Amino acid sequence: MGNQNKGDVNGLKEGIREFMEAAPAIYMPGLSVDTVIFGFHNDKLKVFLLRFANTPYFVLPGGFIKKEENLDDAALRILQERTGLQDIYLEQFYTSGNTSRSKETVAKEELQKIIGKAQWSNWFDQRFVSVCYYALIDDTKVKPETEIFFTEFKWFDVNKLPKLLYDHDLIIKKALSRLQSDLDEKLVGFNLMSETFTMGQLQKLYEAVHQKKFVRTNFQRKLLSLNVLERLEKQYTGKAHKAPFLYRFVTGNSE
Amino acid sequence: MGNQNKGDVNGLKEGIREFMEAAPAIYMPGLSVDTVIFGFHNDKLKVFLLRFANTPYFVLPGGFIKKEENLDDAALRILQERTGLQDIYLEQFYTSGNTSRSKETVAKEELQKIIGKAQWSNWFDQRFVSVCYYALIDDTKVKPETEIFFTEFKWFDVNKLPKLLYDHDLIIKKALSRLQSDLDEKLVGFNLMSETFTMGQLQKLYEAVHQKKFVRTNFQRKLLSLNVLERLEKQYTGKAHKAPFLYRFVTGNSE
DNA sequence: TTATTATTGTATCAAAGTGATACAATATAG
DNA sequence: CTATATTGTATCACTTTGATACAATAATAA
Repeated sequence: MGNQNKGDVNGLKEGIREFMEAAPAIYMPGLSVDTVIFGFHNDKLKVFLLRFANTPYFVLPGGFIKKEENLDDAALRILQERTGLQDIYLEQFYTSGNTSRSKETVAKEELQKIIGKAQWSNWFDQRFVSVCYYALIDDTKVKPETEIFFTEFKWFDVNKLPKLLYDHDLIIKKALSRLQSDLDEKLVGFNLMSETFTMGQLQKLYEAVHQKKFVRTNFQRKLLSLNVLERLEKQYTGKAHKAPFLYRFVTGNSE
Repeated sequence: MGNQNKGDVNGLKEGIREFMEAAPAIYMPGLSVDTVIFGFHNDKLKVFLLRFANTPYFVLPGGFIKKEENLDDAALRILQERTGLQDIYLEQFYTSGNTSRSKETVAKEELQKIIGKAQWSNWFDQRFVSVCYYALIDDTKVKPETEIFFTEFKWFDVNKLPKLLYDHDLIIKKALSRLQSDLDEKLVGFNLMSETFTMGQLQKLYEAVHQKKFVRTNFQRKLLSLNVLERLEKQYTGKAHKAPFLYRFVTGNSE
């Protein structure tokens, strides 16, 4: 909340100027990637967001697409830069290209404040079309990294989001909606959990994604009937009740 | 199939040169829109394609995005230019951005043949990312238009497609897959039919989209149970059997 | 006028899927 | 050894779905 000290601002300013000079040669003009990174902790579905400079606004992690880089590769690269993870489940779900979104003033004014209006280049001023991906990560393994424009990162409950810049709130809504379908149709939920889990934990995940409760016994029956869960040993937690089985998701369905 | 006469080639050449000179000022660099236009005739699901110059290859109707134009508006504009229709059901479903697709040689060589290698500009040589939409049209109302690069248009059965350039075959596959989901979840099929229709015609549409047969009586039960069909008068076709009812799709669901 | 034919609309039955509830099994605490 | 909390399975009613039967009917042919 407090102001940054002079040194930080100058460092940021220098970094941005450097980036802007190099960008047109390296990146596709007017094209970016935004990623909605989902995680699951404390029985809640979370989204990973970055605070934009000194504002109270947050944005999705994103980046630019290199001139000879596949879209999927760009998304993966940006994610790896942020999370340090290698294998990430990624799904392209939407491309956002309304001109109004580029007219967002808060971000521009803040950037201009940092680097000075005179230095303002065409790069950030141009209209951007953003290809959006969602990512599912087992966030017990993630080590987030900050980047030049955004110095704070934070996980937010998917239905307690902060103020967001551009149309990033809409993008998150669309991402969630797509995740809900994919959870049932492609069983992608396992990417949000650790290798083994109990039926109770799995149910909490489904409830967090679908934003509604399921009847425990019916949920168990349904998921077991899919024949994608391998039952492992029991998990003894020390609690005074029956110990639940652990499960693992099996891919190569042995039919 | 035959060669074009000298006059045509020169006209094309002039048109292309004109376009290439104007394009960088008007359009987003490296960004295009491709549209998969679905129609339904003779009980078959059809896709609208354009023959590329003098080659045996076809491509999806597409175009470029203006510098201050919304993505959806660009898609709609391109569709209206091609079909002459005003109200078109449009759905964005994928953005194609592998670098390999831009390395397609057939199209480039053919273009160079027409306009001359020396005249080759950066515009067509740059890498393109394409935002893909599918469109559903009642093709009894469509009056297709040719355009500068593509002089022949044709409807193709969705599973008897010709050779396609770039990754347009993949894009059509993805479009079909998305249409299949949307047909059930969003009931978009009515955009492919005329205002009124019989249950039999509707079933043919569903069979064409899902590429499988349905049991007539169960199909009827299912669609009537959705409460989105208004039963109108009977349709007397002059055939020696019971006349089927006509139906209309009702939007404002009176609950 | 009446039987015939092709097709449409509805009913029915069995099988599968789903929501709600009951109950037995069991790991630890006292 | 009993109490407690939670887990795993079974069961019942209800809905949905697949398959089949059958009555209704518009035109044709006898």
